[in-house]
Amino acid sequence: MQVPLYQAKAEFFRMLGHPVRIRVLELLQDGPMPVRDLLAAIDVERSNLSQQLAVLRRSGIVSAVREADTVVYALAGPDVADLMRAARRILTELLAGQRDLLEELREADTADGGATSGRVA
Amino acid sequence: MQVPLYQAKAEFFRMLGHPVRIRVLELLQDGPMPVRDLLAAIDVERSNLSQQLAVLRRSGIVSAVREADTVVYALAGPDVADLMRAARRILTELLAGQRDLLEELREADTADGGATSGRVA
DNA sequence: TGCCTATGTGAAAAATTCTTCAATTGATGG
DNA sequence: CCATCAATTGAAGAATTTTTCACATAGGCA
Repeated sequence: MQVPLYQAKAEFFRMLGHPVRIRVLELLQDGPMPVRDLLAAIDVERSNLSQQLAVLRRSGIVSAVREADTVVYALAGPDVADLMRAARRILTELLAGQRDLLEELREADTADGGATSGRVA
Repeated sequence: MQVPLYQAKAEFFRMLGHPVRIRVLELLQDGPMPVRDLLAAIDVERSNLSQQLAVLRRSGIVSAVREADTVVYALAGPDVADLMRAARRILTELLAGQRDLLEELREADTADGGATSGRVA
């Protein structure tokens, strides 16, 4: 095997790159939760949720345990919250940046303001 | 517009989910770098690198400035390092987990050890 | 101007990921 | 054993992303 580290990282981020999977991880930050509740909270087809849960399970970021007639999911480690926080910080910056850019564009009805960081050529 | 936050997050992570893009971000953590150097460091076709740089630029996580006849890229914000660190922490856990599991499987030639967290049904 | 190097772009083909549906497994109660 | 509820699986088609190639653009220099 021996996957280069940067590829493992890429796979890891790709595993996070889906709205439903993000929501699941966020919900699980408040503690373990049965599929039933995830399903109620997320607005996704049952079967689709299962598929996304399978992706999370395969990566090992969550674990699943059967309890009587339901299956309960939980985060496999505590560090996920850190990651989400770091991501939120950057994302906030990026979105703020976009907002600024948008305003510049709006103001730039007259006189032609240059690009801030976007396209290069 | 008004994209739900969890979708913005998913898009953000997806933007990170490519080996070349990861390497670029890692390289840029040591400071700005011209395309030429990225190209020398990464083992990717010139044109493919351009495409991946375009993805990063569009998201706003890097900026590009023309200097004489080369284009120099830089991280747009300082927080990227945090994110990478958080990701590395989790990833380390996950990979360690896989190694453990692998060992269990290897040992389990005799007597059938139960699943640790993997498949559920 | 015309050529050269460095980089970017558009578009088609190839590869991957998502969604959806039917069928399946597991546990529980009759 | 059968019916039922909860959840998962496999597979096909739809949608998205990656890769690649030919061509475009920018700057520097003869």
